[in-house]
Amino acid sequence: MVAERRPRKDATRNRAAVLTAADALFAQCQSPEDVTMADIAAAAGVGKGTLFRAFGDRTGLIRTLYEARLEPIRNAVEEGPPPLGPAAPPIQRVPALLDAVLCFKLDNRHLALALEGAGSDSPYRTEHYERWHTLLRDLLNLIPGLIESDFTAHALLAATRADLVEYLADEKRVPREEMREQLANFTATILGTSARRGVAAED
Amino acid sequence: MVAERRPRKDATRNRAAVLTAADALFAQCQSPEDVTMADIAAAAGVGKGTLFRAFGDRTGLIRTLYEARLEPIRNAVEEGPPPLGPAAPPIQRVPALLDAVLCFKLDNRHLALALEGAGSDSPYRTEHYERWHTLLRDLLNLIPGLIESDFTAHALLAATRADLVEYLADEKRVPREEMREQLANFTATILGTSARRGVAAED
DNA sequence: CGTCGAAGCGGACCACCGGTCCGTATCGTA
DNA sequence: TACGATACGGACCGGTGGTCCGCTTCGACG
Repeated sequence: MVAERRPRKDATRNRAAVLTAADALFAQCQSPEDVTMADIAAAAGVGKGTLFRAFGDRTGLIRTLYEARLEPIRNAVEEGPPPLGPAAPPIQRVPALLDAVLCFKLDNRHLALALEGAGSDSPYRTEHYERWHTLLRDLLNLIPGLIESDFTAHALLAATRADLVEYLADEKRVPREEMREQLANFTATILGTSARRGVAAED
Repeated sequence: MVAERRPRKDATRNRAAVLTAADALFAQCQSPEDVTMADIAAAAGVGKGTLFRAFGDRTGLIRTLYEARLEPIRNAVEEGPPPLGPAAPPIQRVPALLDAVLCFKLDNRHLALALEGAGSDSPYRTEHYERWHTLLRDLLNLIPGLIESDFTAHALLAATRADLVEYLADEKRVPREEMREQLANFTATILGTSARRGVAAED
């Protein structure tokens, strides 16, 4: 009945400090695992208790960070201009969407890695995966000639898994643009817009 | 110079006991994380030290188990009859291979999950992933009209990731046969052997 | 079969991590 | 200024992977 009580000033300040510190730490370290909660608390200049009260647990913190970073893209997808936005025809929007996801994972490897490899929780049982998947599936459904959009959507998203992206970028030294093009071609093949075989696909 | 000294009898016996016990425990429990090393040692009737001397660390144990289970399939692929074996034409062998991988992951969810989600170590920097990937890539290269076999091979394998498979099977209740067919159709689309669009693809 | 060095054993022990708890400090309001 | 509610922080806890070392067992050799 009563309105939500506004949080205290120091609480919000600390919350922001923690997010900033955590972001920096994750960006610096190789493996997300060697950033401990204590490290983050120390870097933010707060106690560990504060950390857990603000975000619940480790996963909560990481997810908050992740979704903050994701928000611009989410906006661009939900209400931005084509080819990402809703006005774009599916045949263009699907590749644009996957490209956006890929770029996001490239730019935020550490976070994505931390979230997807967060031990116990499957990356699939998260709200934002559900969102991406549903959107993608619905778009695929609008493209004539495609079947099993549900599984296809999963498979396409699987091609942008954070650890795969990290492996290709860091270990195999695949340049960013090359990777984007490979994913684009892969997507095109599935959508039937591929130029392979040298026949059809034009005019 | 000297030949490798053969391990003592009790050592090999214990090693086997540990593998058996670990296999059983992983099969029983939901999440691989709630099988601890101490649990395994206790179930096998040995001390924890034995466990670590035999396998190095947790990942080593799991990998040993995993590869033991994988061996039949590996054999079938390397020297078995078509469509899995080397005699099969690539256009048939690729789908057969992916189907085999999928079935393996379905049958050994717990192990695959334990290995792929083994925290620090990327599932991509393992020897057996390299094997699967190389084989698949080379096969794709033999199929005319396909480009970027390297990335495509990664993407196809990503569609059989253990956590995705587990999610679809356990959470979404997708029946085994349905999943196999979905993957088969997905593969067919990429290989250009798909029947979608109702045109071509026959005769 | 008895001896004896070495390989193997086991479980107490360690470092460390995520997460909790509660006495204390701070905020915001009257 | 006074005071209740809110938030703070770091000592503390349970539990995990991994180590260590005194003791046991193996098996080769005489």
